[in-house]
Amino acid sequence: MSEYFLQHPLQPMLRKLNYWTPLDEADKGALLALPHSIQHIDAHGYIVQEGDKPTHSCVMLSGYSIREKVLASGARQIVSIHMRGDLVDLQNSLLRCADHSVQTLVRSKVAYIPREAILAIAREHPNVGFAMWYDTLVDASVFREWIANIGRRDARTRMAHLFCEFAVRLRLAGLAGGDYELPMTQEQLADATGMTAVHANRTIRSLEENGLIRRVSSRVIHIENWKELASAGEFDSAYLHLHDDERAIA
Amino acid sequence: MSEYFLQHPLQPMLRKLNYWTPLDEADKGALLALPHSIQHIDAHGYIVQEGDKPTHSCVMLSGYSIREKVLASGARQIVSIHMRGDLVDLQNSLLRCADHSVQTLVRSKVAYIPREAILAIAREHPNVGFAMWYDTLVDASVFREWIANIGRRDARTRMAHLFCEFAVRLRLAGLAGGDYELPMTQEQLADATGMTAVHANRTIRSLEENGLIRRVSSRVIHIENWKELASAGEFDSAYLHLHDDERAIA
DNA sequence: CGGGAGGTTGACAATCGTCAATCAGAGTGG
DNA sequence: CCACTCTGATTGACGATTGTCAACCTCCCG
Repeated sequence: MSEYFLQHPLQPMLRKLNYWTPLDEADKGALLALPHSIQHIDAHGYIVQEGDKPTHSCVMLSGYSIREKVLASGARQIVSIHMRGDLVDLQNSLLRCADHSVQTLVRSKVAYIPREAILAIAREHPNVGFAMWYDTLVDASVFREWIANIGRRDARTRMAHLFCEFAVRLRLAGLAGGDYELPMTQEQLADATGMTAVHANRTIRSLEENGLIRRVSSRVIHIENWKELASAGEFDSAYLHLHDDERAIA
Repeated sequence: MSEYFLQHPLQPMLRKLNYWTPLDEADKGALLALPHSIQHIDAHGYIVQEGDKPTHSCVMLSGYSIREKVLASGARQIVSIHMRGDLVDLQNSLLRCADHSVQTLVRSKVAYIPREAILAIAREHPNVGFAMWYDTLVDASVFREWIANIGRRDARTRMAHLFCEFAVRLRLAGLAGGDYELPMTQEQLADATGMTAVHANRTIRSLEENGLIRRVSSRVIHIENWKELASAGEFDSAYLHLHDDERAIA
């Protein structure tokens, strides 16, 4: 049974929801029995576009994606980054009209689940419903931290903070040890931190020259000195609402 | 019966939840029967403080409050503004550990509802549970807009956008026509838009000198030219997820 | 080998922050 | 009624961070 669970495509989502709030066997069975269609999406493909009226929610099974808003001026702001197990589109599908786009960073595998199936499982399995609600509450907490990050920290601190958040979340998803893949261009990092690509470049180099990080290759970052990086980024993982044992690592 | 509803202190919350998703009579009855204690809090009082482990959720009955984060550097960032009917603290109470503070702007009346009662009504009345979930989804949407606002718009646009959001939300809550009270100091407006108080002052004057707004008194704003203000603020109310008929007004 | 995307760099400009002084208005006590 | 005080608003001079523009470089890939 547990082997079956491990291999089930929706297992990463189950793992995450069960992390937020304990689910019983019936809850887990219902989750894995959710109707879904698995699809591969190329790099830079849209999972949802602003203005869409999506009929399905989407779970990341592999790869990475970002949520972004494009302003009237044409400027782009990335509002969050997502990885395996993330429910990347409860937001848009439940609110009916997408207020932002979700785009893959690399070729990714995703599962689409009908909106009605989400609503039904939330109704019939209150634990699952609460876990999903909890997930959106944590999402909101991360958004708040980003508001503070962008609004009140300078470029260097912002960038260090982003690197820290990504490292902790990757580790939590079981995706990284010391080095980690961060498949974003400097322009995308700039869009996530509210600065220009040129300034992002200077900021990242500054972190590297000070020995906080090392760029192993164009898209792989190694954290040389976690303590200093966390300090430079004023990073406190409280806003991720992890359990106490994982907080110790961060 | 309807008179009773109108006078019930939790009526503003019911109104808002019923706006998000239709509730039946049993749902409404259960909502108004929620155990709660009503309290008056002085201006600048804390409803919750970062780090608290609140046992109650809080609904605004009158007055205004803000959610804020204080960074390691001591800088403050306001992440949202709240008014009558807003569920200002589902976030903190359900996540157990407060990742931000909630502070009143003026003397306010609030209702505290035990966390367990919230969980119970969500479980027993799925419609109510979904409406509250929906409310946090909309909260998250507003956070996303703020990230984009602060990250990618200049000071003048940011401030105009904030004034627009506030005007629309006040009207929706039935609290304002043309003029409206905005009981925030320029320092607080600066903390909400990620700038300094001095720059906020210059930005607001610029909006006033261009005839977009007029300051009737120190805390009352009159929108002289909604169309120009909305345009200056790149304001599109889609992210508030209002019904189509209210969107027309905005 | 050519083309293209993304990274790097420098010079310069604009926005925004800092500091410090002054002003206006509300509340308070004599 | 009048100082007195405090908070918040206003203003100017100056400096720092960040943006803009434009060039060039360096991979990677077909």
